[in-house]
Formats: sequence, structure tokens, C-alpha cells
Amino acid sequence: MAQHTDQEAALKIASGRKAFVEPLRLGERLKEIRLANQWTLEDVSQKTGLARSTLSKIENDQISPTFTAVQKLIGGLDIDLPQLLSPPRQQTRTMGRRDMTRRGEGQRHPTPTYEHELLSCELAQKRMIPFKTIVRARHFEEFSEWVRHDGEEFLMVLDGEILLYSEFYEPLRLIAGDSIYFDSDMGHALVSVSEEDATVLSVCTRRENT
Amino acid sequence: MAQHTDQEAALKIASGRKAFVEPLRLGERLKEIRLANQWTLEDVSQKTGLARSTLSKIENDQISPTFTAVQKLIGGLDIDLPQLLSPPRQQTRTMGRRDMTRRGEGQRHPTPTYEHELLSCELAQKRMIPFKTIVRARHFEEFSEWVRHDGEEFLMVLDGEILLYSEFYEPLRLIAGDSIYFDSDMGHALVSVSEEDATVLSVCTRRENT
DNA sequence: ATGTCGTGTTCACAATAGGAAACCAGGTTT
DNA sequence: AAACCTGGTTTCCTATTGTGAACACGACAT
Repeated sequence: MAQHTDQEAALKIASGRKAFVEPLRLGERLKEIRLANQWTLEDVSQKTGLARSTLSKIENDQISPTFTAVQKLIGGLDIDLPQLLSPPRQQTRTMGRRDMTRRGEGQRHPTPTYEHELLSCELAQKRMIPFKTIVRARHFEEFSEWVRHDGEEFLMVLDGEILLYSEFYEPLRLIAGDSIYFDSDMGHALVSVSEEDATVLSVCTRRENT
Repeated sequence: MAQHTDQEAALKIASGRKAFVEPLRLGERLKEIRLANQWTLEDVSQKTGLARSTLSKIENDQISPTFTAVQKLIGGLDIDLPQLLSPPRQQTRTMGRRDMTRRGEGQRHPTPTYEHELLSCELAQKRMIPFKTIVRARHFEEFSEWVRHDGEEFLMVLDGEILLYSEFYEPLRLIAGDSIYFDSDMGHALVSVSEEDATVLSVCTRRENT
């Protein structure tokens, strides 16, 4: 973790959170694709409608293309985003990473209804997202709409007692030690029903990036 | 002249089924995500480092964000491209399964060193495997060899105190409330060091089907 | 009322991306 | 040699993005 430029560091501080800005060699990748297909800049220009010069600058990381430009690229070259962005298939498993979080030392992230504490957030590129939550909500009405996010979620009540509302089921009462696993794209919402605000531990699957 | 047009048409058909650039309501989608998480423009600004005004204009499709801007978005909000771009991703899975396990009602699975209790084991085809463990081992020597399994593991100490031995690190002392995330193909082993046997909650990723 | 937060939008300007043309190789042809 | 191509880079200049400040609107106080 010593490869941070000042700008990246500043960004981290400014954003207050992780901001794991991956290198994302988009230009490099584009060039790869172009050469792999033996296309010339002019060819690509024809296909995409972008100027030769623009393409050159993108490949050399001299400019950051506009999103419309990216669309023209993926449209014109008939590729898709993942293909453009996932050249670094490095992923090299088995590197033995680890990231420990002491009690209460996670990154706190308050909302009106929940108070989240993200755990192990030093580690990017992980397949699960663990976090502890203090359930501040007391009534279902406090939620403007269902909470939902792609993937699956596992949840265990650590303290207190909650009511789990979900889109397709009756509300479920859970006390400390109880746990539940569910598809998190089904709307859901938690409220505390114990005297003190309940706390739960959740683990979500991260969305697969193809 | 006509030939030129034909050529272009042929090119389109050959190279791009999606010759026309789809609308791609990126702004709309961003707003969805923002509201779904009950974030304000200012919040998102903090998280991403982009100006409030910029975000507003992006949401209202008044500008096409630069790719660096998009990166800041996905980085700051901890989402990924597909999530940002695929609003119609709904109704794919959304089957809303769930599986609840009351405290102590999981499937017990004892070993000499650990006493596992599998949670939510009614549900097949899930991406995570949650289980609670009573750590009976008291000395590292009780393990004949490293525990290791493909994927990643998240672990939180529920009661007591443990020592986490791992292949590439010094032993780590964890007490109730502490948590850790690690690549589980790295050898690991737990021993209780508190008076009573410690209990931990673990969640493992299931082996990928690739 | 008036004030003052907090949220989202709209200025006006600075920063930067996109495009046309000029430029610079290195090959061919003459 | 010089006169071409051809593919890639660089130089302008314009169009657009990105930003801070000002603005408008409500909510909620005083």
C-alpha cells in the first residue's frame, strides 16, 4: 500500500472513505484490443466515429474519455465494458491477504435508519462485504422504500431484538443469536423492537464483475 | 455514393448489432442508487470527491461524465460498473428465498478441535456458507495440519478470546467483537485462550463454479 | 412573520476533452 | 535522391465538462 500518489491520498482524505482507485489501464487495454484485431487508429476512428487524435490520446492516457466516448468505443468495436476494463485478470488467488478489524474500529457510516460499521474495509477486491449495524429505526414507516441490493445477505442478531420486514414474507422476529440468509434483491428492512437499539452482523455478497 | 452508404450499413451489421447507442440512463440509475441509500447529493459529493453541481447535472443527463468521474463514482459509492449501468437487471433472479435459523438450532458438526454449527443449511445454492463454531482446541499442536479451503472467509469472535494462527502471519489475538477477513486457502487454525471455549461466527465463500 | 439550516438547481468561469489539420516517423515507389 | 504513402503523435482551437458561488425552495425552528 505504498503506491499512493499525493492526489490519490488527497482524494482518500477528501472522500473520507476507501476510494480504492484501481489503476485501470483503459488506454493500454484499448490498444491491446486494437492491435489484437490488427486495426489501425483510422479503422477504429471509422468504426467509432471518434477522431484519430482522440483515440491516440486515450491510448496514451493523455485524456480521460467522456462516457459518451466510451459508449462509442464499446458500440463501435462491439465489445462490452467488462472486456474493456478487465484486462488485469491478475486476481492471482492464494495470496494470503488478511484484514483485521478490532471491535468498534470499523468505518462508521450513519444513515437515518441504520448506523453501519464497515468491517475489513482495507481489503479491496473481496467477495463478501461484512458490516455491523446498529438498527436505529423503530418503525417500518421510517423507510421510504425497500432496501435492496443485488446478491445475497447473511445476518445474525448480536444484541437486542429486531423485526425483519421483507417484501414477500410476513415480518419475522429475531433475537440475539438468531440468523437468517436471504436474497437481498428482495426488499427488506430492519427495525429494533428491544429496549436498546439492536445490533446485527451482516455479510453481503459483492456483485460479480464478470 | 450509394456504395459508400451500403458499405457503412454493411459495416454496422457486421461489426455492431447495437449500432445505435442505447440511451443508457446513467443519470437516472445514479439517482436511483443515491435515493435507495438515502444519500444526499452532498453525501455523494463527500464520498466521491465530485462537486454537488456535477452530480446534479449527471443525474439530470445534462452532461456526460468523464470516465475519471465514473471511476470516482464507483469507487466512492463502492459499487461497480455493471451495477451502475444495468438498471434493467431486475427480475433476473429476485426469487426472494430465505432461510432462518434460531439460536442453537443449526446443524451441529463436531470435530476434535472445533464444534461447528451450520446455519441456514436448508438453503442450497447459496454463495456464502455461514456457521458458528465453538473452538475446543487449546493448543496449536492439536492440529495435525493447516486448515485450508478455497475462497475467502470472514470471522467474528462472539464470545471468549482466541488465537488465530495463520500460515503467513504471526498468531493474532482476537477478543469478542473483533473480526477478520482473509484468504482461506492460506492455512489457518483457531485455539481458545479464554477460560471458557470461545465461539466465533464464520462466513465462507462457496467455491465458484467457473 | 424572520432566520437559518439543508437540499437541489443554475450560473459563470476554469479545466479539460474532442476534432481538424499539421507534423513526424518508416516504408515504398519513382 | 525526392515524392509519396500510411500509421501514429502533437498542435492548435472549439465544445464540453467540472467546479465554486449564488440561487431557489422547503422544513423547522425562533
